[in-house]
Amino acid sequence: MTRKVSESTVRRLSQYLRILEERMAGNGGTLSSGQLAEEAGTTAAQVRKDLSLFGSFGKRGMGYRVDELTTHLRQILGLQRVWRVALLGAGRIGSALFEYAALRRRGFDIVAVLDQDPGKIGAPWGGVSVQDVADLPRILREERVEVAILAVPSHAAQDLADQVVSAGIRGILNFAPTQLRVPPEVAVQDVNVVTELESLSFELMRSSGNGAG
Amino acid sequence: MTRKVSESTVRRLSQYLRILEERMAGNGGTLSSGQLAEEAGTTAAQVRKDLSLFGSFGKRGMGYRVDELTTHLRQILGLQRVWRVALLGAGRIGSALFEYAALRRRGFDIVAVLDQDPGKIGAPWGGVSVQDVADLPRILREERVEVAILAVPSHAAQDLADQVVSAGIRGILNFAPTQLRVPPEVAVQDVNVVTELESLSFELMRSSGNGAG
DNA sequence: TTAGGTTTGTGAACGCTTTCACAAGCGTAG
DNA sequence: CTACGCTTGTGAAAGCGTTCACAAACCTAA
Repeated sequence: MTRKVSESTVRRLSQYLRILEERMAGNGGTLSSGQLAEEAGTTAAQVRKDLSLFGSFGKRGMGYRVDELTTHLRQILGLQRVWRVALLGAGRIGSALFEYAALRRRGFDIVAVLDQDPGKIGAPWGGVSVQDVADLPRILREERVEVAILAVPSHAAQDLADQVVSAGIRGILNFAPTQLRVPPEVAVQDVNVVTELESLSFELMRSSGNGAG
Repeated sequence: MTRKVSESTVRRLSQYLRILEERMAGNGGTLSSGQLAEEAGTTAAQVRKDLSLFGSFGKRGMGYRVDELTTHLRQILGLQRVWRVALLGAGRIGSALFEYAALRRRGFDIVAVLDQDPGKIGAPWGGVSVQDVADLPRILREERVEVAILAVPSHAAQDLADQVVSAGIRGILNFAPTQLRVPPEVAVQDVNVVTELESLSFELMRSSGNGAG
């Protein structure tokens, strides 16, 4: 095994799954690659190619059964289990993420919240309370954390990344605008709102001629 | 003109700019493509290729002057002006974004905050107060808004997108987990935390063998 | 002024991703 | 059972983005 699957394919699979889950409410039913593509903003061929990397899930002439494909995609993406997540940083972003019900619904369970601010430590957050980041190694171990979300200021991000890597965590979702240095076996996904806005800015300059001056 | 510039190139340019601005504090100085690549997590050839799409900004044997390249990148990305931004949705994500000082510092000025909840309308947010989303067309016009940030629930996102497009906005930063339908001249950037986590999940399954069962 | 060391800018090669195009397969209707 | 319409799965082709490799250019030192 160990096929080569591109990052963009994985992102599309996540979209397909979201679309299928919206359909699930209604009934089983089926969906063709064309319909799925339409909703996901891609092409039918792309949908079929993406899925074909993992198996044959459709029926010719009929399309894909919503319930079946949902199960397969969950399996492929590793979502048939619950991931134990630690949230590092109890600021505004951390708060927004903690309250974001879709995470838990999708199988990402925030089992610990850590911060450095004595004013925040001990504060009750939902079922858990904010703990001291100084106890990070112990907490990650005891809570059997598998994924860390870094929602801390830039200057603290690399140090914390080193710590969570030392603690054996192999997946990091990074909100700090910094290129983290991690060993190759650790997966990092960055979320950078400034970069997104700057991409928009670039596009807008392009289309509306450049109004520099 | 109108060269073909890939999305990934634009994202890297944004990274280069961030790195350069961190260096700016110190002095002018210079940076080679190798050093820039090292910090941005890419290759020297990639850096040079990215920049070469827009001109020749370096000196052979010397590298790039930090101050000069900073100016060029700002110009290229359309950041020598202030973008007037409306924030749609005064929930937790909206709040986190509003408080995120880096946005204004980078030239994205949130000039209006809109929500649908009567309990929030009128609340003072920094210099502005939350306004009724029912007045969206008037507000976008009067505030000369150019970019909209959608930080609202999924089910409201498409309707609001239609409204901002009708109001002439050509750039949308979308936090709702939904594929927005917009005319081709409108640029959309999506931020989807669930997709990022699912990509991590996929990676983790890959490396640590699949523990399905 | 010249030699040497360094780094850019860029065509060409390479590899990956997307699109194309069609045979194979499935269900339905008669 | 047969004919028909539709949709998948997939090699092949096309299109893009990244990497390679090197001539051209620049600074420094002597």
